[in-house]
Amino acid sequence: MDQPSPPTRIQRKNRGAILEAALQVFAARGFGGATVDQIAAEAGLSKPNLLYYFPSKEAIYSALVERQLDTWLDPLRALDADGEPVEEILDYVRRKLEMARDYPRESRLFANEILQGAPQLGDTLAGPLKALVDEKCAVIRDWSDAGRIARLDPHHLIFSIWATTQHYADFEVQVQAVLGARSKGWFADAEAHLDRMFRSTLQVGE
Amino acid sequence: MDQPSPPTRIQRKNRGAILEAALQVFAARGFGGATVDQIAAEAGLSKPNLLYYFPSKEAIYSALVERQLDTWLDPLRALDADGEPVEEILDYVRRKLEMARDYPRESRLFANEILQGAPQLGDTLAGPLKALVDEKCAVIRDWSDAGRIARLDPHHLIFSIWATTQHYADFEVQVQAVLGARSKGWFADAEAHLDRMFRSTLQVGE
DNA sequence: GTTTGATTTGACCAACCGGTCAAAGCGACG
DNA sequence: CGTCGCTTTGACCGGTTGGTCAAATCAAAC
Repeated sequence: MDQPSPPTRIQRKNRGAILEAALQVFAARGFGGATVDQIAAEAGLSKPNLLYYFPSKEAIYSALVERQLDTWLDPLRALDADGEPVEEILDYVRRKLEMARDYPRESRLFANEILQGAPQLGDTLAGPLKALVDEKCAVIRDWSDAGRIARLDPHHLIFSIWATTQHYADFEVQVQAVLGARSKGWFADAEAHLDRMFRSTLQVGE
Repeated sequence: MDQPSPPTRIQRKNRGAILEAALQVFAARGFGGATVDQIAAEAGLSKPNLLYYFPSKEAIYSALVERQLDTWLDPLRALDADGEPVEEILDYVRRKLEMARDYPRESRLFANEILQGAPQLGDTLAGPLKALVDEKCAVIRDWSDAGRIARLDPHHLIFSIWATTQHYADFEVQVQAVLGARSKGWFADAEAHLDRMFRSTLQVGE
């Protein structure tokens, strides 16, 4: 019917630049603390020009958050019920930690959104997110029941994985402040620590 | 010399009400997203009246953050080098989890501050906070060297404890969304899970 | 090179922001 | 009662905010 006409080259470029700039600003200042002018400046556009591509500040934020949700969930989707239980979960930990290292702004954007009560993707949390988590929790429970990993609460295990990995992105300044000079190499140490911790947690007891 | 005269009863009451209201608003919206009017309304005061007790929005925020820093660090201070290693650390986990349950707004206030790069207490992180953490890490390392707990990286162990416990306060809406109906009793399950996880992590191997 | 639609901009707006101030209200104490 | 200092407030200020709009510019197709 009303195909809204395909985006031109310039449209794609500018929309991309705006989302990139908005990610930078929103992640650093939060929604309330960010201004349209800052985003426009970061994107190299004038404010009215930016508002030619997105109808409002909230629309930019919304598009950004929605777009990143899949990326955020991909590592969990990759958890394979047919794989080797311990390695599957440890791989998940590693992928999440890599995301914290490689995409800290995306992680902080999410952290900000959730911290403020998830005004944008509140429904998405209780819907698709919960569905995916429950599905993977069932897999973990099966592994647990089969005696292939220790008996534990799958939901809280996933919470622990989310928390420990994202911590390095969301609270990066604290991590750097505490580790001091040798903060450059935190990733390898964190990876080793989390691998040990979750491995011993998953190990079937006695 | 210039004793600034003791605060009256009304001063104490209103300053307290303002800090309480500011905690509510700052924790929910962040510094940038909060407005003085919101805080004043929450405290039951007019805006000029509020600014009669605090010189600026930043001063309120500053007072609030500084005041809560000690509370935040108390559980770590209580870690006793002369106690039984595993139980000392698990007690620490439990105290932090209780704080997440009983003082979620304080936790979110901190999370917001750190997320945005710790503009207020950046120096405090690299100073007193790092000093305390390093001190306790030395204790943990000694326990480790003595073979009383497993060999692990003390700093990253503490990061994991912070992350997993505060997660329940900072990302409460996500936890509730994922757990769904039975989210009321998350505390007991979380406590059991974290106890199991950190216990097996600390256990001396083979 | 002209036309046509997509793009960009300067000027502008109402609402809101943090903060000020003079004046009014209030309560304790003589 | 009166008064004196603490408390409260309405009116107001300059600056910034998100957003609009008409006009100017640009680019591509003819």
